[in-house]
Amino acid sequence: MRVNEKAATIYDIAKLAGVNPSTVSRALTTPGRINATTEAKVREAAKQLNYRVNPFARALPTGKTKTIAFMVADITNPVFFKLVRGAELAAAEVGYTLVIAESQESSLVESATLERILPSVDGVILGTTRLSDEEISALNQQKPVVLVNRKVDGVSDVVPDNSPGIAEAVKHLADLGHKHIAFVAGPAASWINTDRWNHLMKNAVELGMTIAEISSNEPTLEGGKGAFERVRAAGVTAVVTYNDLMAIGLLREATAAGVTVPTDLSIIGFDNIFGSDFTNPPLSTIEMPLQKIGAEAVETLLKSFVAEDDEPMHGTSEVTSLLMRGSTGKAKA
Amino acid sequence: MRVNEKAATIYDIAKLAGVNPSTVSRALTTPGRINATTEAKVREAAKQLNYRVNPFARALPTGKTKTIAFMVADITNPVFFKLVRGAELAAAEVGYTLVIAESQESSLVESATLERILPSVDGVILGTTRLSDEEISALNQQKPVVLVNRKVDGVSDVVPDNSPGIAEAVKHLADLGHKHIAFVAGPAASWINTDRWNHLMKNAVELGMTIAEISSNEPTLEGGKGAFERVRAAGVTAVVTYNDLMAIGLLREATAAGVTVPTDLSIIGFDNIFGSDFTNPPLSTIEMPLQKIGAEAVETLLKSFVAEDDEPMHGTSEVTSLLMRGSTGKAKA
DNA sequence: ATTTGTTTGGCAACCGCTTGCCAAAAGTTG
DNA sequence: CAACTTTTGGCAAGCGGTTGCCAAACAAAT
Repeated sequence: MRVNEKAATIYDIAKLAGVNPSTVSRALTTPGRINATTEAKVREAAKQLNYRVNPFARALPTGKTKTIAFMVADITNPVFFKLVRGAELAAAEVGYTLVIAESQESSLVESATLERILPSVDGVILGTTRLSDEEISALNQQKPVVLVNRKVDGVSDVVPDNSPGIAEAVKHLADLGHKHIAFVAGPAASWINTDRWNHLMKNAVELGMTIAEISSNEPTLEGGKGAFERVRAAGVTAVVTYNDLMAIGLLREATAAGVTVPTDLSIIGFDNIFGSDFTNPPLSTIEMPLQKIGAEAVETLLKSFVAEDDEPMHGTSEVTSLLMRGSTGKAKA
Repeated sequence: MRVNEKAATIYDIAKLAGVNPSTVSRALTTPGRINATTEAKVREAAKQLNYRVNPFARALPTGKTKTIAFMVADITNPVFFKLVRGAELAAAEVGYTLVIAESQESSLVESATLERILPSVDGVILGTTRLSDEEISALNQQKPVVLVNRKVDGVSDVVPDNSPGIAEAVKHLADLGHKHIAFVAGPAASWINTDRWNHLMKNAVELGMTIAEISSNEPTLEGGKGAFERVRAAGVTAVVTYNDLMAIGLLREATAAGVTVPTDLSIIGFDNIFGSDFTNPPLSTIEMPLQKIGAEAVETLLKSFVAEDDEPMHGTSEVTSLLMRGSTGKAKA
C-alpha cells in the first residue's frame, strides 16, 4: 500500500517539542511572536519530523490559497509560452503555485473553467479574449484580475507598449525607401490589434508613407496566407502583420507565388515567437518582452492581494523593440 | 471593498432547505443516498444560493485534492506544449485541475518545487530528466507518478512507441537509395535517446545500411549546428537527429555551409514540433502523438487513484509515424 | 399484528491549521 | 517592593466539508 506513514502535523511537532500546537503554528508562521529558544526547539522538531504544512488546512481558516490561475486561450500558441514561463517563475519564487487553464478559444469553456478554478485561487491572470468587458469587471469583483492582452476599465493590466517597437519598424522601412506599406490586421475585436494599427498609422503618416489596412484575418498561418492576394493588390512594397504566425503564412505564400522576400516584398511580424527565425529568410519582427510581462502580471497580482483599496494597477510600460532579421530589405524601385 | 458577500456554504443551504448540513453534503456528493425529493430540494437551494463547494474544505477530511501536477524541464520547449495541452484537457474533463511546474533543467529546483507542490496534489506527471531512478521511485511511494519520457522500474509510464515511426523512416531512406546514414544523438542519459538509437540501429542494419552515431549533443539548435562538422566527416548521405530542434540547427548550418538539403544531405528529425515546417525545406520528421500521451498520462494517474494495488501501469503503446516533408530526397550518387 | 429489513436524515467528531482572548511569567519603573 | 507593562504560550473556537453511527420512519414478510 502506498503512503504508509501519514504526513506529520503540528500536533506531532507539539508533542515532540513539548508545547501547544498553537505555539507551533506561531513559531512557524509568525517569527518573533514566540521566544527564540522555544521557536528553535519547534523548528528542530519540525525538521526532525520532516514537516510540511498542509496547504489545504491552512487555506481553510485563512482563505488564502497561495495559488494563482493563468487562463490562456490556447496553450499551444507560442505567444503564451514565455508569458506562462515568466509567470511561473515569478510565482514559484514567492512560494505561489501557478495553475494554468485553457479556454480553447471558447467562451463557454472559458466561463466554466473559471467557475471551477476560481474558488481555489487567490487571483487570476487573463490572457484570453472571449470574455466581455462586463464579465471581466464582474470577475474582478470576486478575485483580483490582471489582464495581459487587453485593457478594461477598472481592471489591472500589464500590457506591452507597442509604440517604441513600431516606431523603430516604421523608421526602418522608411530608411529602406518604402513609401507604401500595409498592415495585415488580426481579429477586429482585439485590443492589441487596434493598438498596433493606431501606432502604425500614426508613425507611417508622420514619415510621409501611405499605409493600407488589410482588414480582419484569423491570426494564424492560414490567415496570413489568405491575406497575400490582398497585399499584392494593395501594391505595397512592405507589410507589417498582426503577428508572426500571419507573417510566416504570408511569407510562405509569397515565396510560393514567386514573390521574393525581401527583394520584392518586405515583411515584419510581431512577437518574435518560437520558430520565427526558422524561416527563409528569417523573419524580422517586433519583439515583446513576454516573459517579463508574465512575471510582472504575477507581481501585480501579489501587490493587489495586500492593497487596501481596489485601485487598478498598470504595468510599468514594457518596451518593445524591432528585431531585424532577413525579411526586410530595400524597397523595389 | 472586494468580495462583499462570502460564498455560500452547505450550512446556508441546510438552513434554506430546512435540513441538516450532513444531508446537504450527501445530497450533493452521494446521489441516491438521500431521498429524491429531499435531494431535489437541496439542489434547488444550492442553485438559488449559487453554491460552489470549497475545494479546500473538501480536501481536508478526504485528502483528495482533485489536482494533478505536471512537471516539465522547460516550459518553453515546444515538445511540452502538446503534452501539457493533452493533459490539461483530459484533466479538465473530469473536473481535475492541472498545476504546471518547471524545473528549469535544474535538479535543485526540481526537488524543491516537487516538495512544495506535492502536498497539494493527488499525483504527478513527470516530464523531466534530472531526478534519478531512485528519487522517482521514492516519489512514487508518496504519490502516484506517471512518467512520459522515460521508464523506471515499478513506476507507471506512458511513452511513445518509437519503433513504427523509425521503421518507416529508415525504410524511406533506404528506398531513396541511402546506404550510409548517421544518428545525431542527444543527451546520453536520456531514455528516449537510447530507445531511438536502438531502433534506428536495428532497422538500419536489417536493411543493409551502415549507421554512425554522432555522439551526445545538447538537444538544441546549437547542438544540431555543432554536430554538422562531424556529420560531414562521417561521409553519410542522410542523417536522423535526436529531435527537431537539432535537425533544424543542422539544416541551417548545412545550408550556410553550402550543403543543399535534401540534394546533398537528407535530414529527419523527431517530434514534429511547432515551427518544424517553417524551415526551407520543411523538415521531415517522426511525429509523436504528444497530445494523446499527455491525455493518457492523466487517465493513467486517475486509474491509479482508484487502484487497489500499486502495480505500475504502462500506456497502450502510442504509435509514432513518419511525416514526410521536404528535407529528405534521393541519395547523392 | 408482530418481527425483520431498509431507507432516510440527524448528530457529532474530525481533517490540520489559525487566531482572538486570556492568564501566567518576566521585565520595568519610581 | 508595589504597580504596571510586555512577553510568552495555552485554550478553544472556528474554517467548510465528510462520514461513521444511530434512531426514527417506513416497507416487507410472517
